[in-house]
Amino acid sequence: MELHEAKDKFIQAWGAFGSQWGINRSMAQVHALLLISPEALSTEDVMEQLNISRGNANMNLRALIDWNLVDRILKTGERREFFQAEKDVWKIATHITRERKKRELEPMVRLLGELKQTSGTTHETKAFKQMAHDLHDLTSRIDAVLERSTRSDVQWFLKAASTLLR
Amino acid sequence: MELHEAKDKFIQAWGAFGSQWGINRSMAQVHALLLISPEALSTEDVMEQLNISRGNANMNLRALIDWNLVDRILKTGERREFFQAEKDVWKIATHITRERKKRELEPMVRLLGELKQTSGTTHETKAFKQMAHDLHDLTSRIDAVLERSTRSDVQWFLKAASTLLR
DNA sequence: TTGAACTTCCAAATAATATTGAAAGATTTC
DNA sequence: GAAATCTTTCAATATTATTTGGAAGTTCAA
Repeated sequence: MELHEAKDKFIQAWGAFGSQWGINRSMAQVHALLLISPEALSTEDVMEQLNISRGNANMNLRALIDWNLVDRILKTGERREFFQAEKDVWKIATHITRERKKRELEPMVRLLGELKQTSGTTHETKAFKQMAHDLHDLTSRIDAVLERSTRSDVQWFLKAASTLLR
Repeated sequence: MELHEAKDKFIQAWGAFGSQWGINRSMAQVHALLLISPEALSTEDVMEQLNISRGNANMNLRALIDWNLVDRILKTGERREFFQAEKDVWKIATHITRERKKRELEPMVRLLGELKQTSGTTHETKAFKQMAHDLHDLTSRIDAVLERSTRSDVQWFLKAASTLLR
């Protein structure tokens, strides 16, 4: 496969993949583009290569910086800002995991913790409390596992273990 | 908190949570409703309780059955079908994981496997191939971990280990 | 075979989300 | 300090996803 075609496929696929996971298509595409660019790109570069507007490019670049997936680069003698993606896939996975854990999982755990204390003793209430309890238990465990496995001081271990278990 | 309020909060939250994860709001809400219903519900029940149309209720019930999260129940002497959610949260998590793995992760692994063989030796091509390779490696590993941890014959072990590690 | 009771399908309507582009805001240079 | 260059904002617009509701399909009992 030729580079041009492969690049395009990758960007499209990453965009589609992202939108299945609640990340908007453009944000995922900008990320894909930066992931495979050996050099940092300017806003203009991103606009051109993906055919998107300035506003869109800007908004998504900022969002990626917010997620710690992209760094702003200042080149000496250049007025413009450049953008470069984190290239270490373990770090990428860690950052995405931690961000989503914080934004989505933690609030859910908190809510379930409250809900499992609902008052009442009817058949219906009991079923509800049981489910809230079980889900709270499950989500807390998942939260704990993710917390441990994304702590930077255990990354080296996971990487190693994963290789050994191959 | 009263049951009515708690139920409502749960359904809304599960719906919002779902839509952040690429599952449409109604499907997640129907699932939430069934999760906390001690008895199996009919299509009419779902329509009424969630204020959604027949078509919508039907479509999402079918989708949930497809995902193995809901079972069709036939009551003797009743013409209608009833629907009941799987209540074991470990099974729920397993079914969701396997389904998404199959639908989303596996195709991505396959694509990356192809892309990492792109031809060329330029600076740009090398960066591309490197990233495709690394991502392929990462996603395959994740796939392997999920495959093992959702095999029904190791569920008992995970459940036990998770309790010990609490 | 008919009709009642359901389920499913699908085109049109609606709602939610993402994108554009022009204008305003910053920052740097001369 | 004002022109040039770049970034950010946001209301309008476009796109995409979801939902509706009526029509067609299915199943079953009599």
